[in-house]
Parts: sequence; structure tokens; C-alpha cells
Amino acid sequence: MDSNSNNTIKRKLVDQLVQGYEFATRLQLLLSHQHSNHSTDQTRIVSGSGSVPGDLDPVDELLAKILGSFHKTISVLDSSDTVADLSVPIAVEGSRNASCGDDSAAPASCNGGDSVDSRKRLGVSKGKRGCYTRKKRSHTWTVEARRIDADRYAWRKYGQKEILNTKFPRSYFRCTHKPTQGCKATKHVQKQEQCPEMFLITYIGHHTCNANDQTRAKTEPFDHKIMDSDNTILAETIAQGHVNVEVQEQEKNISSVTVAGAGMVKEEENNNGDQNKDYCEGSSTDGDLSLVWQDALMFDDHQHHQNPYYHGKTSTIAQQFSFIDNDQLSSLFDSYCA
DNA sequence: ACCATTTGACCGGG
DNA sequence: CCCGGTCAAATGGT
Repeated sequence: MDSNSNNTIKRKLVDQLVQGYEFATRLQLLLSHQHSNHSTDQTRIVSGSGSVPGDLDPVDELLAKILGSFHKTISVLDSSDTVADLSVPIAVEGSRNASCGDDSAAPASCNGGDSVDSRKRLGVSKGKRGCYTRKKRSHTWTVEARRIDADRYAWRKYGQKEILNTKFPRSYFRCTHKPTQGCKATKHVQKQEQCPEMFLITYIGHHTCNANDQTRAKTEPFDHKIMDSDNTILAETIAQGHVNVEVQEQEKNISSVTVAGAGMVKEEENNNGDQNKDYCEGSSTDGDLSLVWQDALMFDDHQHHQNPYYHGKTSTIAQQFSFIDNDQLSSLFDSYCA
């Protein structure tokens, strides 16, 4: 194929799509803002990546569809030299095989299926620890933010590590919905040395869970701009808090720019006791079921002490925006810069 | 009692 | 072998 002309066309298409997507997103935000004036307590869906819970009103639904279309189209364009069919989900390359690490039965090989329920004492069943298949590389991108809950997803911390030559430990989070939906998204967060109030948040993979739809962002009027020079995207959101997040493309990816207005403590709520069971259906029905956020100020210097996490109640809620699914945009920019 | 976090062990890539 | 990433028992909070 003539890769040159191909690229040009692709580029133009992508250009248009990105624009369209952005407009749609803005529209959505505007509308949602209006909405929020009416119904104050409901969180709204933001980027409907296709699946729309039946709870939405027509406008939301329509917007979700529009966004979904852009999303899919972009992803198709993006993911392809070979045009795939539109049913291609959000899943993009990185997460295909290599990422089997989590959702597929990867660990099984280690466990040998002995899912020991009874907790054994340390030392007895050491063998299983750290047993996993390492992901090769899914999409990653890094965000610099003042708040670590700079996104609208619910995360659960699963580890923390001292990193060589760094003052602050790195914390590892995975999507809360991993057990229930097999969502592969993870992130790690590290306090910046030079600027301790800033966190470097690296996202790995994208969310495949849909539970967040209901609880996603509460949209607010905002204004963002994207600059795709140098593989660096700068987004500014003017929400209620001054936020300024810088997203750096790393390894070809990016773009969800998320901002945390004022919130910092998120808490996962187990509305009905077992989040592990099947809450996910609830996401569409249980009104709020909000993913409660749990990230916290754990990175404060005293994290080793007693309650680095604030468990009580979520006092403030992070606000953020995403214009497009990270993977899509990312590779999209990738093709731009290429 | 349940659940999220902590923390040390383990694994695999470089 | 080192180091980053993940697992899972233990711990602590609610």
C-alpha cells in the first residue's frame, strides 16, 4: 500500500474525528452542567464508550452514543493499518495478549489452582507470592497532578515499593473492579521529589469496567486545551480548584486528562457489603453506588503511621474530565507525530 | 465479621 | 543479580 497517502488520509480523518470528539465532549459537559443544576445529587456519565446504562435521559444517551461513535471510529483508525471492524472494543494492542496477566487465568499456572481460602500463615504458603505473569507493556501514560485521585475511577491499592534513588515510595493501584469485571487498569503513584506536593501518576492500561459510568465525573464547566507538541499534552481545567495537570505521553499514549478539584480522599464503598460479588449490575441501578474513592494523602511523609488513609467519609469529590479514551487518543497522537 | 490497606515475599525482565 | 511489579497473609478500621 501507499503508506504515504494512506497516512495523510488517516491523519485528516483523525483530525476531524478528534475535533468532533472534543466538541461533543464540550457539549456534553455543558449539558451536564445544566443538568446538574436541576438534579444536584446525581453523578453523570461522561464518556460513554458505548455502553449506556438505561438510566440516562435522552440527551445523555445521545451524547454517549455520539462519543461512542467517535471513540470507536478513532480506535479503528488508530489501531489499524488494517482496518478492523467497528466492533472492536476499546481493547487495543497492549492489552490483548500480554495483559493476560490479570484477567485471564494467568496466575493459575502458579497457583496450580490451589486457591487456598483459609489464610495460611506467613511462611507456610510463601510460594504463591508475587506469582504472576508480567505484563509486557500495555499503554502507559503519565500524569502530573496535585492530587493522586486525579481520575474518576475507583482504585484499590495493592502494593507499595521503595524505588531506587527516589525519596518517596511508589504506590500501586489497580482498578477496584478487577475482580468483578476483570478490568485491567492499574496505576502507580509517586510523589515527586522536587515538588512534593505533586504526584506523578502513571496509568497502565485502560479501564474495561463500566461500573464507573454512573459515577464518573461530575461534570463542571471547564475549559481545556490540548497541545500536542512534543508529545506533551497540557490540559488545563478550570474547575473549582485550580488544577493543572500535565500529561506526558509515555510510550505512545495519553490523553485522558483528569483533574481533581479539591477532593483527595476517595473511598470505595461497599454499598451492600460485598463489592466483590456482583455489584456491577448495581452500577446501573443502584443509583449511586458510587465508586468511592480511596486514594488519599497517603504519600505524606508519615505514611507509615497509623492512619494514612482517611476512612471516614468522602468529603470532597474529585472532578475530572476525560475527553477520550486514553488508548485511542494516545495512539492517535502517535500517528500524528509519526 | 468484613473489607481495605500494609508489608514482606516472590517473580521475571533487563 | 538487581530492581520494579505483583501477590497474598496479616493487620487494623469500621
